[in-house]
Amino acid sequence: MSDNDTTDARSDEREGVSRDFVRAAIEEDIRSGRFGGRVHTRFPPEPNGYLHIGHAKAICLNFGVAQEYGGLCNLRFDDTNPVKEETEYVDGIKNDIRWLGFDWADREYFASDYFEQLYAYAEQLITKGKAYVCDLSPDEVREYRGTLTEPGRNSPYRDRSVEENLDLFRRMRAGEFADGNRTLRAKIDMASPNINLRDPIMYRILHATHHRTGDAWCIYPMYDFAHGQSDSIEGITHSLCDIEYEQHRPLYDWFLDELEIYHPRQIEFAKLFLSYTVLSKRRLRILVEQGYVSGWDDPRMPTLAGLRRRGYTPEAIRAFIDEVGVAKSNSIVDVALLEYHIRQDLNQRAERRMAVLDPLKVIIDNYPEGQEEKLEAINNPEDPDQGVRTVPFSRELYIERDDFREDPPRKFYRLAPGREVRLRYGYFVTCTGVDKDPDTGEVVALHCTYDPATRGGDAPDGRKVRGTLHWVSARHAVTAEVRLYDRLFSKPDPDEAPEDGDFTDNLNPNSLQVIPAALVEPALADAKPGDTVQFERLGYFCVDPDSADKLVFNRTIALRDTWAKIQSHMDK
RNA sequence: UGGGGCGUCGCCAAGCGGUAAGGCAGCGGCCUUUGGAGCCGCCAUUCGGAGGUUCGAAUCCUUCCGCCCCAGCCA
Repeated sequence: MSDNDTTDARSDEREGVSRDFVRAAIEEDIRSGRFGGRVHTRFPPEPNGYLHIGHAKAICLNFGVAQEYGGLCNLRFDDTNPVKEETEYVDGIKNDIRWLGFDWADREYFASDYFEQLYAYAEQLITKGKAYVCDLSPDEVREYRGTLTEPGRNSPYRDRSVEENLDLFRRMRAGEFADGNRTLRAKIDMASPNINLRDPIMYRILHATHHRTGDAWCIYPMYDFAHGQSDSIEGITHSLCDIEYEQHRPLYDWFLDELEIYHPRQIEFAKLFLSYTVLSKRRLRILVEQGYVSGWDDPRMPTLAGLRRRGYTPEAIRAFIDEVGVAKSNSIVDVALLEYHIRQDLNQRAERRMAVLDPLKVIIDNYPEGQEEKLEAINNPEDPDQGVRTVPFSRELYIERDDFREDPPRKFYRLAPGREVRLRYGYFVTCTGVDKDPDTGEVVALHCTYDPATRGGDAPDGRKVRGTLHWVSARHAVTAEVRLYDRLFSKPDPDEAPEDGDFTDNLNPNSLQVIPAALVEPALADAKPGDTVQFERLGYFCVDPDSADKLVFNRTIALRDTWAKIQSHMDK
């Protein structure tokens, strides 16, 4: 990746000051030579679902830190639970990480690659008298564990001999026992105030087919017994994880110490939450499976696949993550910050086009019938290198219905009877008449006159107009479907649900609005899926993969709308 | 009323004993052929509360309050 600009800029700004406590800790370790000055991280997703914006934080942190300190970052799939994991997800995850802009080269690993080694570690602990096979049922294990306020009791199987434990564990592996009948447990302390240390389960029996190891195993290591050792095997220096694992760290350290193997450092940071959305896999799955959205890549989803389809760029997401920072406090970041960054990015790169979502016909009465001309329009005022294009103009046009008011309110400076406005890159036009449906009274068309001297949009006499409208030539316009998206939930915290309801009660009923026949300028006729443009005065839109016989645009994000703000102030 | 973590502006977040960075949001103004963008200005006498130590505290001590996490053979 090439854009470490922001990072560099910051460290230049305040020399010697780390960006966050994680980097500060790593820098300290580099200084002290703790890991021989190495930095080696890993991003360890479980392949049981799609990555979302919350994962982007962990990805950017792990890969980012490695880049910044000249280290490496592994991609490791934490696939120790065969009943939840699928190959479909590992492909999706790899695709998303690459899209975000990170590269793990050939450093792609699976915890399942270590099953044999992990098994050997387990026997080692048994031999050392630090692990035992327990025959308690799941219910009994829970009962013996005690509660948050009461200590647990020792399992009656805790003092089996090493020989018996070894024999039983080997038979567990051999498949002699049914699921749930026995477990291998670490012998630590059933009275520990830290429940994770009350003889945690290391292995459980699971007669299930693993997406990679197939039926080779019927016992599988638990997260706590697999993660630290996997880090150790890979030579990881800094194992960065969620704050919830802070209370697992004593266990992480215990296994590594008892095994007397290379010992990485676990550092915990707070994960990211975003307002107006949910990020737990459980809830996202409900949205998908119960049809609230069209799939994991529905443009309203906070998944990387959804954001990508929505038109978010990796650069915007990285800039957002970068700005959110890394700390230890629970935080719900305002989506407005994400929205700010995508606007910021797209404003620089997206070419401008004109499109009318809710067309109102305009007839230029003094413009010769049958005449047409090509007007020059700038592709991107922010970037002259993007050049110009040509937009056809003719006697009949369409403008946005919103841009006309028969009885304009204060501060409305768009079109109204008798008023003159500019058609962007076109002419000044003045509204001279309104055609209405005799029955409904609805405005069906506007009559205007144009000033030929204002071609291109400037008046030689220097007169000014307040409003500039986007438009499209009726005869030349291309029809397209446009999908307008809004926040998926109507509450900043969707989990704040009514008494007897859940987060789905907070779904925003207007999160998707489909406009079947919007009109776009002809330059858009051969736009391809993934192309992003700004529809002038409306927002940023990208071409959806659904585009086949007709164009389909997704609105990534609307432009900031000062007029809407003015209106809401006037309503008060 | 077991343990762990966290509390600095509406939302994030710097700060690490020397007298509250920055971004987003918001509010004014300038500019403008996008009511976009850009530019300028404003926006915490105060750091969850209360005591204490100190010449000096968001930073140290005491105490209280609030929020989050842990009782999966999930990760």
